[in-house]
Amino acid sequence: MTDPNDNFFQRVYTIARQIPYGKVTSYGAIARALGTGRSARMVGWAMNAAHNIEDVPAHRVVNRKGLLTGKHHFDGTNLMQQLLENEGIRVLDSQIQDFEKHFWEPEMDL
DNA sequence: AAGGTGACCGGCC
DNA sequence: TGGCCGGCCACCT
Repeated sequence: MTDPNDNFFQRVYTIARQIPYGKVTSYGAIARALGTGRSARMVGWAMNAAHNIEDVPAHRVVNRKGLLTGKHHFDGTNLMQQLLENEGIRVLDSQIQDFEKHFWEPEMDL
């Protein structure tokens, strides 16, 4: 039965929810934490479904370049950027400044 | 059941 | 960092 809570999505959400305030991570990092490292695309796809879930701060998840690639899927175009700046993260034109400094690696705490 | 898609990543120039 | 190409895996029609 096609449960809306598929383990794969839940897995991604669990990691995303663990992202601390003022921190960001990349899809690949989450994918690796899941053990699927090579399918980072699935992480992004899972985030697409995360749109329905408020517990998932998708705005803290960006690509490995620190570019807000997914901001297009947000309500507004600059909403994602605003959220990050609101957390103290410097964002310039959808590009996170000092990305490495704000980068947070998801730990498989499960 | 098969094909196409995608909020990516890594390698190479 | 920037552009191009291939790989990768789950979801949708």
